[in-house]
Amino acid sequence: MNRLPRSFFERDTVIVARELIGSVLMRKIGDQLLSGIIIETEAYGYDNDPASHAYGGKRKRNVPLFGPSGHAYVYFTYGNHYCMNVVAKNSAVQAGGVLIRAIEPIQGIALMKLHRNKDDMRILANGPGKLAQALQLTTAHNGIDCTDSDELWIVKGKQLPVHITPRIGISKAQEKLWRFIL
DNA sequence: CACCCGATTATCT
DNA sequence: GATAATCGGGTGT
Repeated sequence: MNRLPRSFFERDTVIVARELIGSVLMRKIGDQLLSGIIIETEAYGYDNDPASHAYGGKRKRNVPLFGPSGHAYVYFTYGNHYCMNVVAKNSAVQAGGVLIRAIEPIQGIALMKLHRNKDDMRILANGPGKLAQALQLTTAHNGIDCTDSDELWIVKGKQLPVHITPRIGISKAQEKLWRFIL
């Protein structure tokens, strides 16, 4: 039902990051459906982007970033947290992805509260680590094809007005305006 | 809300 | 050994 196709992700990483705002991230755990509107993203490039995990070439951790667009790249960081990206790049570049930084929960809110062990709606999924915890995403989901998965995918939403800012939480390439937020 | 800091581990561009 | 695409608890305003 209006799932975003691979062609959506096979475009410039920055464009995809911007257009993902307003789309709906879907997650199915057993028979439970969780979803939320994507309200914050960041684009990560390749050898043009020192802040990207793909910078410097293919390694064990970043393999999905070099694979087909539309697949998930889920990594572990800071010793505690998982973060989810969708691989997105045009055919001219070898790697790139979009970090999904925040969603506004729509479905499965009770289950998200359980996963997060928090009751406050406002802090359920308003950050990349929180979002991954709310949706129970781990490296087990690394590499999933979101254009063809029944546990993790993205559906088309409304095109909404978007704020553009520098990326956060990074120390390199801070000049790039590759963060998009509702 | 702002700032500070500890947690905890994979990776080191 | 240092750093990291982060979070949450503490303290102060």
